[in-house]
Amino acid sequence: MKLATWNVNSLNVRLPHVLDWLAENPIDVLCLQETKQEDAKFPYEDLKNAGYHAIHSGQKTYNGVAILSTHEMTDVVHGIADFEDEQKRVISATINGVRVICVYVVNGQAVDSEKYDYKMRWLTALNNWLTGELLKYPKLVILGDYNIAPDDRDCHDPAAWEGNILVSPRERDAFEELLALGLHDSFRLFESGEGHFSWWDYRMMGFRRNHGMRIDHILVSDALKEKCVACVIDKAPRKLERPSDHTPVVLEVSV
DNA sequence: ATGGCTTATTGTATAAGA
Repeated sequence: MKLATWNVNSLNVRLPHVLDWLAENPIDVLCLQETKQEDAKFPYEDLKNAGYHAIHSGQKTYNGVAILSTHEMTDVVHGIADFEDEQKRVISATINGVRVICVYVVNGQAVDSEKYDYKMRWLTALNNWLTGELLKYPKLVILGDYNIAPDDRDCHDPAAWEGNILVSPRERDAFEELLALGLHDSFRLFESGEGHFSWWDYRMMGFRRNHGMRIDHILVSDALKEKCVACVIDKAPRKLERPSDHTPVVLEVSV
C-alpha cells in the first residue's frame, strides 16, 4: 500500500498537476492540504474518473484538507474531537484496515504572535486527541503539512532560521511530543542525511538553490513502523510550470 | 534585508503563506 501527502496550495489551480501525478504514480491514498475551496467546488467527478474516491473538508480561500483513495473509505471524521475550530485542517478515514489522518497544521506566522499561540494550542489538542485515536486504531498513519522542521537537518540554513517560525524550540518540542505518543517520522527510518526538503520558497530561486525545509511528514504508529518499506520525497512536481511550493512525500507500507 | 513569489478576494490593494 502506498500513501502520499501533498500541500497543493489551491486545488483549483493545481488539479491538473494532481491528476498528472496520480496517472504517473499509481498510489492507494493521497492526502491533500490547502485545497482552498468550498466543498461545492471540489472536483469529485474528475477524481472519480481518475479512479479515486474522495472526502473533503474545505472552506473558501484558506485551509481545506482531502483524502483521495482507490479503496473504500469508512468512519470518516472531520476535525479534532472536542476541539472547536472553524478552520478546516483535519480529516480522517479508515482505509484497507489502516486509520489515515490528514492534517494541515497551523503555520503560526511569527513566534509569539496570536497565530503562534493558536498553533501551540492546536498542536496540544492534536496530541491529546491522537492519544485516544492510537488506542482505538493501532495501525495509524498521520500525513500532512506539519509546518515544523523537526531538527537542523531539515532546514537549509539553521543559523539564519534559529528561533524562527517552523523551527522554534516550542514547535520542535510539540513535534517530539507527537513522537512520544509512539509515532515515528517515516522518512527518517530510511534517510538520516541533511538537505532533503518538501517545501521551497517561491522567492529568490529557493528551489533551484535547494533553500528549503522538510515540513511535510508521514508519522506511523508502532504497528505500522515495522511494515514500512520506503519513504521518499518526489521533487518532480516542484519542477513543473506554476508548481505548488510543496512537493509530495510518499510512503510504502506492506499492508 | 523591510524584500523577494503565489494565491484568493464580489479585488485593482490587501492578507496570508512559510
